[in-house]
Amino acid sequence: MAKTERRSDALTRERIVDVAIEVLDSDGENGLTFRALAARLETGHGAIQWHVANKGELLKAATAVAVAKAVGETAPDTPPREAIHTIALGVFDAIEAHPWVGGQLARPPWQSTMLDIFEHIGRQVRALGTPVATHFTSTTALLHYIIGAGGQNATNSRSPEAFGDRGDFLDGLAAQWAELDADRYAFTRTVADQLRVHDDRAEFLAGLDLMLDGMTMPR
Amino acid sequence: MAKTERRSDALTRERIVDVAIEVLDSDGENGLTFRALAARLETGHGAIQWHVANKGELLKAATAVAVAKAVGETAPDTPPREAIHTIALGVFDAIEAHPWVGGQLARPPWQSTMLDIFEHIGRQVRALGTPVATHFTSTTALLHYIIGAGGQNATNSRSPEAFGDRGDFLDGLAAQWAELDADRYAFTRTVADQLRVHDDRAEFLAGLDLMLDGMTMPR
DNA sequence: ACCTGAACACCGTTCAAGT
DNA sequence: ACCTGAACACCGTTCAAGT
Repeated sequence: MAKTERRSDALTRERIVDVAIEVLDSDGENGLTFRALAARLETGHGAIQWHVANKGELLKAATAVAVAKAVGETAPDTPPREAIHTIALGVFDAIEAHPWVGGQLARPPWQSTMLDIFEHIGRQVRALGTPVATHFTSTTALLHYIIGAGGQNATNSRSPEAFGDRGDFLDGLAAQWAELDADRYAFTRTVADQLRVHDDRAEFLAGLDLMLDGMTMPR
Repeated sequence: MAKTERRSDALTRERIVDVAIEVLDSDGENGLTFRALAARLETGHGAIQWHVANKGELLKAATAVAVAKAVGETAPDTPPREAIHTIALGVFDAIEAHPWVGGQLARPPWQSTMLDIFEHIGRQVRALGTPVATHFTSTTALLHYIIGAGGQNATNSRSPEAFGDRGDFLDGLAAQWAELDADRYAFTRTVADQLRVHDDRAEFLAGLDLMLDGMTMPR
């Protein structure tokens, strides 16, 4: 299990991935270069590529580490809807903390990370007691929503426009919406106020509950 | 309105964007380079950048053109759920035809393209007769699902693994699922058969209907 | 106004050479 | 086994120079 290390700061695949996550968080996907990584790790870029073959592999490994915590076990007696909330918020928060994760999870080939999330959500879907024939559809739909909403939320909150005070940003955006063309944006204008006061995590859960309601409503 | 053109193949912003869409469709986002574009348009790459300042602007313009058709008007007497299906499938198909669109729509700043989709969906949400206070949440959730599911579906179907016969691909993947560890993937194994026979567009609409059911169920 | 192409400061990836 | 750094074939972007 333990490998012999000459120096405490020996170059390992694990250390490379950890630093890659730091770089991705601070500088984004384009900021992650083998040369930038080499500078932080005080080595040559070729050394890194001995441990990690290419950039795709590096992104995949970083995603797995960043999301791993989100899909931990939930207590066996947790009601299924509540358990789904926990898993979904775990993924949502992981993407919010590491916005580059959103784009990676969607990208094939499906890593084991994605399969783990699918499995955990699916177990709770089954626990809801819905017909077996609907399980695949329901689990897939939930996963699409969770990854999609999480990714879009994270990119929105990191946009240059959103930088600074959140209240100011939403006030400004809501004001823009309220002044849109009355005919062309007849609907959008009416929800400007709801945009102004909304909470991202609460909206995310409310959308999730719409799906859960649809799955469990009496037929 | 009409600008004087010396040659029929004069370099215009519109022509650049059209060719950019062709390149994006065939070679993906990384295949789109100013030099590749210049070769196709038989000009220098600098000429292109006189019309389009940078790559981001080019991607934004290409996305707007590729999605524009999807958000056309629906007949005024169409039942709202049916109208939402039409809009959603339009976006879904546009992303399937142009997979790079998925990543672009999610990226801020929200282009007018995204606002148009929001407006059209919102009008139908209002037509469903649900409480006004829920309109923003419902429309946002639908949009997150549509963009998210569309993007993930498109990247999945374009993955190297999925290249070739779709039946063979799903058979192979379902076989892998069925052979997963019985404890760790207890749920996933049971839906392998549902994965094998699923239809992407039907699944997409089924997921959408879960949300619509949740929005309209009696409380 | 529109186009050209050299120049610059980067990339990812490969690989002969070292230890 | 692990690391180094030169070399290669690219990028996006800038910009002086042309028409």
